[in-house]
Amino acid sequence: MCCNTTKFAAYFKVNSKMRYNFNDIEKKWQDKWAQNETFKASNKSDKPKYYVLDMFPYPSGAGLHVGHPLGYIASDIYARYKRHKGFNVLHPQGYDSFGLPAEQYAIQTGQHPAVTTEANIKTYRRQLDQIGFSFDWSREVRTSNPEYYKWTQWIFIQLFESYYCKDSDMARPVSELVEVFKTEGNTRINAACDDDVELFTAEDWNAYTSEQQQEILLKYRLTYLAETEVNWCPALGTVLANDEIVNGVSERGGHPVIRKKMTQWSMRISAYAERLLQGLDTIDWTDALKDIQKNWIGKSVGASVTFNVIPTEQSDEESHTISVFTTRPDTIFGVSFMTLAPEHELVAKITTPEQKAEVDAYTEATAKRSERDRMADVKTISGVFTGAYAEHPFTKEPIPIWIGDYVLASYGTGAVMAVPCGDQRDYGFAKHFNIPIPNIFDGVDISEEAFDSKDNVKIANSDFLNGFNYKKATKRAIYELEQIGQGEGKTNYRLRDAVFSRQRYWGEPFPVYYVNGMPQMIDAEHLPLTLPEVEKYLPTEEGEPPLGRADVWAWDTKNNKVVSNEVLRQAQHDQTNDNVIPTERSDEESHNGVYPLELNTMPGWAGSSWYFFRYMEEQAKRDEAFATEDALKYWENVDLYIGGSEHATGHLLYSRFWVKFLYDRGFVGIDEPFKKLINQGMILGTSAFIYKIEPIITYYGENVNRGKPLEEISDELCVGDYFISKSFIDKEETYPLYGEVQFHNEELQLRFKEIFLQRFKGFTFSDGNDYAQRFIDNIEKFEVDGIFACKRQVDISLLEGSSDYLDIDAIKQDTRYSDWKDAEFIKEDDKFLTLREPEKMSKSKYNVVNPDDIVEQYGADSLRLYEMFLGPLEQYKPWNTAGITGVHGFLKKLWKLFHQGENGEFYVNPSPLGKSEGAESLKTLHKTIKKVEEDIENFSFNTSVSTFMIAVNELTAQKCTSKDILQPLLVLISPYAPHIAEELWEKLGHSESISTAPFPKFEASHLVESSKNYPISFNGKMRFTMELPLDMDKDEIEKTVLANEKTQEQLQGRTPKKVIVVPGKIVNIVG
RNA sequence: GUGGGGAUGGCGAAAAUGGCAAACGCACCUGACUUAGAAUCAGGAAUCUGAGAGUUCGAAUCUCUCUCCCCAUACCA
Repeated sequence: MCCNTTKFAAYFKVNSKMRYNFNDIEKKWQDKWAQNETFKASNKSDKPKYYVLDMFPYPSGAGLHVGHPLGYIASDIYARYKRHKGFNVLHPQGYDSFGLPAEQYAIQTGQHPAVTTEANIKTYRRQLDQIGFSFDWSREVRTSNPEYYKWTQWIFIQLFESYYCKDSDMARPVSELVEVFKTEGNTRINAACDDDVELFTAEDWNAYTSEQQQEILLKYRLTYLAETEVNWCPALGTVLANDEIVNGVSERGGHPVIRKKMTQWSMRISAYAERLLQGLDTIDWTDALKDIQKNWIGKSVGASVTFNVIPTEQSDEESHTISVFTTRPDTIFGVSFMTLAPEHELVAKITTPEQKAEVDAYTEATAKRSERDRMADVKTISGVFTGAYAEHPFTKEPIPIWIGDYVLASYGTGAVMAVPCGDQRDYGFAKHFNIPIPNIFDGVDISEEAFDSKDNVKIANSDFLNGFNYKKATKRAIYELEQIGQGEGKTNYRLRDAVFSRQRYWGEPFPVYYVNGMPQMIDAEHLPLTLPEVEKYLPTEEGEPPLGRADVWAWDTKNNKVVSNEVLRQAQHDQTNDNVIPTERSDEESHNGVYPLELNTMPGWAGSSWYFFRYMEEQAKRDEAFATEDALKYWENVDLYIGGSEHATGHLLYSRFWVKFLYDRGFVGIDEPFKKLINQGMILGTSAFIYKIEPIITYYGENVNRGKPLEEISDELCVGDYFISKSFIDKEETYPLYGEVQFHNEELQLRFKEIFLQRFKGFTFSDGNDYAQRFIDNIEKFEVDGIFACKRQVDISLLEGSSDYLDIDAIKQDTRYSDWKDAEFIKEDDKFLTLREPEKMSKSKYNVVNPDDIVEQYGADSLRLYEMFLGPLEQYKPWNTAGITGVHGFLKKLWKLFHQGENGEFYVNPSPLGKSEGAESLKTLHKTIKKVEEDIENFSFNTSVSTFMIAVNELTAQKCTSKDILQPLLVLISPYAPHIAEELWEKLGHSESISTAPFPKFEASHLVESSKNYPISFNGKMRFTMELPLDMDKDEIEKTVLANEKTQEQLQGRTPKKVIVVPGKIVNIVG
C-alpha cells in the first residue's frame, strides 16, 4: 500500500502547496511575527524573566557574511527555547553605530557618516530579518542617536561628579569630598587620586581660587582631564587605548603608534582594579576569558621599598630617594644593584659628571626607539651605570644605580631593586655587566641561572631572614622595613587608567565647555549636546580634532544652547579691547557667558558600556531616564551574553567598570552586567589558491650548481604564466623551497626545457646582467630538473559551483585577473583543482560567503541549522557551502513526514496513540526530547541538529503519522528552524504562534528497555553481541554467555581466567 | 617566555560517569527512477583516536613524558 503511494506521487507532479516552499514560508512568517509583535517583551509579567543578549554589531558597509550570524543564531535558539520553557524573554538587538570605518569613508567621499551609517543599518536589518531572529525590535538602540547618547553624556557627567572613596570602597559624589575639604582639608581623605596630590588644610582649601580648587578636584574625579602619555596614531589622527593596539600597531588598519604627551580625558578605572578582579569569581564566564581579564588587571602583591641615594660631592644639595616596588621583599639582601627606567626623572639628577655623556647617549637612543622596537627586541641586554649609589636599607652597603630599558617607566615606580640571584632579567643584566650576584638561597645553585621560584625557598646570608621560607621572610622583611620607615606592604596593578578622548568626528561629543581652561559640565537638563556639522572630517590645520572645524560650537551659558563660534570670537575680541587683565575680572563676564566646547569625542566603548540597560526600557519611557527604576529592577542583568572573545579587555572590562560605578551611585541595582557569557568561535572562510609554476634549473658544468627557480636568476627569464591543477602536486612528493614547494614531474620539466631553449637560446639581457648572461651562454649545460610552485589566491566565486574546481573561462574574463588572461592553466582529467585552506573570512581574502545567497537558495532555516551543525559553538570551524545540502535535505524529510497523505498531501493522524502500537515512535520522541533539552542547556547545538536528523529518519522509517508524536517534535525543532515549524504548526490547526507552546515533557517510561544487546569482548576486544534480558543477574549472564557456542568458538578450548560482567553494559572474557 | 585551548576517516564532527570508536552530515562508489541532468529513493566502502609509556579485565576518555597547531599576552620587577 505504502509503496504504491510513493510510486503514485512520483507519477504526478506534486503541486506547490505540498512542496516545501521555503522562500514563501519564511517570508510569510517573518511578516506575521513583525505584524503581531510576537517577540515583543513586556516589562510586566507573571513569568520569570530571562534576558538573552548578543554583542551588538557595528554596521559596516560590507554587510553580513555567514560568519556574523553564528552567535545570533545560537542566542536566538536559546531565547526561543526559554520562551517554550515559560520565560518572559528579552532578546533585543541594536547597533554600535559610532566608529572609525564610517568616518574613514566620510573622509574619502565627503559623505556624512550619519548617512552611510543609516544606509548600512538598513542593509544589516534586512539581512538580519531574513534569518528569522526573534528580536524585539521595538527596543532597538543605536549609539549614534542623540536620544541615546544623551544618556552616555549623562553617565559621563556622573563620573565627573564622583570620586572613589577607598574607605567605603565605592564611588561617592564629589560634593561630599568638597564638604570634607572645606572643614578639614584632604589629610584624612583616603581616595583614589593622581599621584601628585599635595596635602592641604581646610584653611588652605578655603583660600584657594576657584580654578585652584577645580584643579585639585580633577585629581580625584573618576573621569578627569590630565596630561598623559598616550598612544598617538598619526595615520588615524587619534589616540588609542591600550587594548586598541596590537603588537605596537593600531588594531584597525595596522598603523604605527607612537608615545605622545597630550591633555586627555581619562577614566579612573584603576580605582576599580580590585573589584573588577574579585567580581570575576561571581560570574559564569569561561576560565580563558577570566584569565585574560585577570592578566590584564595584573595584580601583584609585594612591598614598596625606599632606598636613599648616597650623596656625592658633585651632586646637588637635595637628598634623593628611589622608591621601588617588589614582589619579593624576602630577597632584599640579594640586592646588588638598582635599575631605573631611562625615562625616570631621577636619572638626570643623580648621574655623575663622569657618566653623564654615556647616560645621555643611552637615554637619547632609547627615546628614539619606538615602543615596537623595544617590545620586539627583548633579547638584547643594554644599560648604563649612572655613577651614583644607593644605600641598602639594612646593610647600609652602597648599591650601584644603573639605567636599563628592560625597566618600564609606566609600571610601578619605573625603578627596580635588582636581585640577580632571584630574577632572570636581573641575572642576565648582572652577568652582562659583571655585577656581583650574591646568593641568598640556601642550597641552590645559581651559577647558570637565577632561582625565581617562590617554593622551597630557604633564605640565607640575610641577617634576620636567615632560614625563613618565602612567606615568613616576606612578612618579616616588610615588618622590618616599616620599623625603619623605608617601606611597607603594597599591592600593584598593571591596569592603567583608560584614555577616553578621541580626536575624531564620529563619536559622542563631551558635554563639556571650558572656562579659563577648566572643564565645566553642561547641565544634564540641556542634553543631548548633538554633533555639530563640519565641512570636512579631517583635523584642522592647527592639528585640532575635526570638531575644531565646526562653525557652531560654543556654549552659551546664559541661554544654555550651542551658539556660533562667531559669538565666542566677538566676546574674546571685546575682552581684548577692554584691555582687562583676565584674572582680575571673572572669565564669565569677559566671555559674555559664551565658552568654547570640547573638541574631542568619546571612544567607541562609551556607548557600548551601558547599552544593555537601555534595552530594558521601552521606547515610550526612554526620555525619563537611561532606564527607569522599574525596568532595571525587573530585568536586573543579562542572563546570557554571546559574543566574540576579542572584546575581553575592551568592552567586557569597561562595561563591568561602568556598571560597578552606576551601582555605587545607586543608579542600578546590580554590579555585574553579564551573568553568563559565551564566546562563539569564528567561522572561517575557505580560501582558494592556484599554483603558479616555474622551472627549476641546475647547471651541470664543472661545479654542479643546483636548484634555482628561473626567475630567481633574472626577471627577464620569464617563460610565461603557467598554472597547474593541484592534482599534479598531490601525486608528487614535495619539498619546501623559499616558503613554497618544489617537486618533480618529467612531463612538465621536458615541456619547460623546450620552451625555455626555444625562447632564450642566444638571448641578450637588456640590463647587462653578467651572471644571467653567462648562464644563457652556457644554456646547453643546464637541465630543468624540478618545478617550483607558488600559491596565488583566487576569488572563491571563480570556482565551479561549490566545488574545488576552478572555472578557467571565468578567471580569464575577470578584469581583476587581467594579468593572467594569456596564462596557461594545465588541467588534469579536464579539471583544474584548487587548493582550499581555511582562513579568517574577509573581503581581502576573497573568501566571503554572503548569507543572502544561502537564504535564497536553501532558506533561513537551512542556514540556521547548518551554522549550528558545523560544530561546537565556541570552536573555530571552516565554512563549506557544499555541506548545507545535508541539513536542507533534513528539512525536506521533515516536511515530508507531515505530508504522507495521498499525492503528498498534508496528513497527520489525530487519533490518540495507543501505548503499544506507538511504542517505537514514543521511544524516538522521548529520547529526542531528553537529548535536545540537555543539548540546549549545554549550548551543544550541533549535536541536537544530529538528534533531529536521527529522529526524523527513524520516524520516517516507522511511517509515523501520529499527531501525538509529530506535534511535540515540532516544538523541539522550532527554536532551530522556526519558519517551517510555524508553518506545520499552523497546518496542525493552531492559530497561535508556536513560539510560546510549552516545551514537551520528557517521560522516562517510554525509554525503558527489557533487553540489552551485550557486546561480548575477549581480552577487551569486542567479537560479537548477544541480546539478553536486562533483569538477568551477573551470574546468569556469565553462565549464558559461556554456554554460547560463539564463546566456545572464541575460546578454542581454553578456560577463561576471569569473566567481567557489567550488567547493562558489557561482558569481557579474559584468558 | 607565560597563560588558555586543541590534535579522532578525504572533510565538518559524535562518543555523561573508562565499557561495541567514528553516530549525524558532506564528499566518494553502486543501483533504481529519468532522453539526460537535477531531485528523490535503496544500498555500499574505507580509515582505527598526534607519538610513546603507565594504571586497568577494558582507555579517545585517567596519569606521566614528548611533538605539533591555534588563541591570548608579552621585559609587570
